[in-house]
Amino acid sequence: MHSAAAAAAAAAASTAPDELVTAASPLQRMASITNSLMNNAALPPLQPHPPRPMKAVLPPITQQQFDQFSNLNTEEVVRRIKEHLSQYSISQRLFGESVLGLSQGSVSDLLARPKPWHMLTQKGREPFIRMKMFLDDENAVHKLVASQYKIAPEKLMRTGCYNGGKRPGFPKMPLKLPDMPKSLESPLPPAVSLAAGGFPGLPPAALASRLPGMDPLMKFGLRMPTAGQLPMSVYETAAITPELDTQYITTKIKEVLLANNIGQKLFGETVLGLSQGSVSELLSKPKPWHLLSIKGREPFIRMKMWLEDTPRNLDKLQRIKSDRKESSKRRRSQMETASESNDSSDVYSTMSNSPNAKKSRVLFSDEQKEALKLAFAMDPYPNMTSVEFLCQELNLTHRTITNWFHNHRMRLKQQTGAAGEPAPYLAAGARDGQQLDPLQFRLLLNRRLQELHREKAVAAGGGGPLPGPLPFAGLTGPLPFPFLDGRLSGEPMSGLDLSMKSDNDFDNQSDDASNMSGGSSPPPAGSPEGDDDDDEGGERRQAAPAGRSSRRKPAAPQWVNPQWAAEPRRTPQPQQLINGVCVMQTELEGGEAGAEPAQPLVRVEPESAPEPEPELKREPDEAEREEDGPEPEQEPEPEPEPVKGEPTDAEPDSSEAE
DNA sequence: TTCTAGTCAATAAT
DNA sequence: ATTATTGACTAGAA
Repeated sequence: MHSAAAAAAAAAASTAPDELVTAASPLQRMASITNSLMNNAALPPLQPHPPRPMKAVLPPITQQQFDQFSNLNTEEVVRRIKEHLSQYSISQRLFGESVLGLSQGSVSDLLARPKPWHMLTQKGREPFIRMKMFLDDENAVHKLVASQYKIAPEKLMRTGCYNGGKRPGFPKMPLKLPDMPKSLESPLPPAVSLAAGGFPGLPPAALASRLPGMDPLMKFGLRMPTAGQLPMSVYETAAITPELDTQYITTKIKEVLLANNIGQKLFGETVLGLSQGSVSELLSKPKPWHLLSIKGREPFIRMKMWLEDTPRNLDKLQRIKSDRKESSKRRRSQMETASESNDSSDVYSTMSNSPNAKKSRVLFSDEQKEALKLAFAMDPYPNMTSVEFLCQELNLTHRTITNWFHNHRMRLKQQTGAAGEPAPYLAAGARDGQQLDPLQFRLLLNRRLQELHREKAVAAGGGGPLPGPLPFAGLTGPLPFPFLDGRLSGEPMSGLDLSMKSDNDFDNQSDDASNMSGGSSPPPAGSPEGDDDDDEGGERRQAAPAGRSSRRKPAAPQWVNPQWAAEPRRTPQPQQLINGVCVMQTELEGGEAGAEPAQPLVRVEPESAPEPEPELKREPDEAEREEDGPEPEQEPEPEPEPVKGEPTDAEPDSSEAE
């Protein structure tokens, strides 16, 4: 493993003297980080006393230092600090506590709204001076990064080994992908170090030499060594990876997995350190690179790296797969005979008597889902009052309601490719962010449920039987909606006969029975479809007041470069030049047309020393991929899913009814 | 505290 | 047996 790492270190040493820290390119910083990490690792293992006591003990800013910085451009300092933090995935908390002696909240505020120097008191200037010193000290970042791992080993564990939340050890062979620099952590890092090393011509030979098997160190099954140093790799790589075509990567991965009969579970656990479900989502709905946070990019980087040496990696997987199969088989047969052998797993079972009951997941009824979607449409960010109301109406806990809203917002955004604002899920005109009006809510919900039932009826009677005598057990009875009493607006819906729909449109509005937006529009920035429906004009009348106040705070996106959100898309160049390293990204799009496109290759440039900031450089945002395929809807409006005449309901109902 | 992102892990659906 | 969904949790940030 020295090969790569050593090379990197050497390279760093030779070409990255020290001097202009500020001007150091990411590559150089990378190299030096590697370097420092290596050194650290070589030294005595983590001591209980990290060289950094910090915490509240940071008051030493000497008068001299104050004098030294008689005038700082706070904005500039903050900008650079933010760059550093995001680049190396350093949390505000860590930075605040170890560098500034401030809490996360303070750091957030400081970074978000730095006051101009002249408006700061002596005390107020301290943090900025510390930041400035931090920026001026090249090693500071490195130390921080290194300490981050030492301080939070579980972080490494997390990516390092897949160990479900609970029981650590488990019979199901725990595979862990140590995330230390396995010699061939391949493509990315090496390329970088080479470039930095100033071996422009360093040919493929070097690269090739690494590939040849060997990565003896990274064997699965070893438990996190206490000295799990060299935490770099994926994180650092993530920090400097300019851009990856997530769509392409996932497509390729799916192809390979399918062709080789590898399941998501196996792949996820051994290669990505993720569960099957997560892998599924990742592969079927990859988010575009620019919308991913550093953390979120990790799996893609791992996949990319995995693809670099597909054959060998596949081999490894196959091996693991067969191993598993064998062991499970063995275990089974063994169990049959010797009932109680238990060797390892027993410890847990005995020591935990109650934890047995695995909590079952809450399942919402269709009605509840409808209600939630409606409420969401009326107000994606319900306040406490609204949530309380929903709790009552749906007989769900506050926690559950808020969770649902959180999840729904995120998932909706993800699927609409939403670039920015979470607001306009609804046709703007109508009911909007206002407080959720109970009456209106009930009215609309009632209407919605009726439609649903009608649809269901149709579906059920699809064959020949008429929907007439449908067992619409739904409303009134079993439904958890005690309200629905027709009143308000004189809706005659008490009887809920399926036919009433025809005349009940006193307000007009076409009931969208099934409208879905056929063409999705490019999501960027704007509100996606606007098909929404009904009630537009009608509802309005009721709560038409002019006061449109409370607009919730959507909270800023947390991806690496939020500025991109509003960025105009740039032309995608087939090849990018990053710090001298030319990365051919190959096309994208197209997807998997039989012969896969050329493999992305990396070649080293003669080093042109460009700027360190790729800045806005994004590909064409292939977001246009025709979605709609599998399941287009999800909007509160279009209701496609309920199509299966499922006799569910099974309303527990119990005792609500107030 | 609440929001965003990323996941987990129980269930559903294939 | 796999893959897709989705309620709940957990970090980090604001």
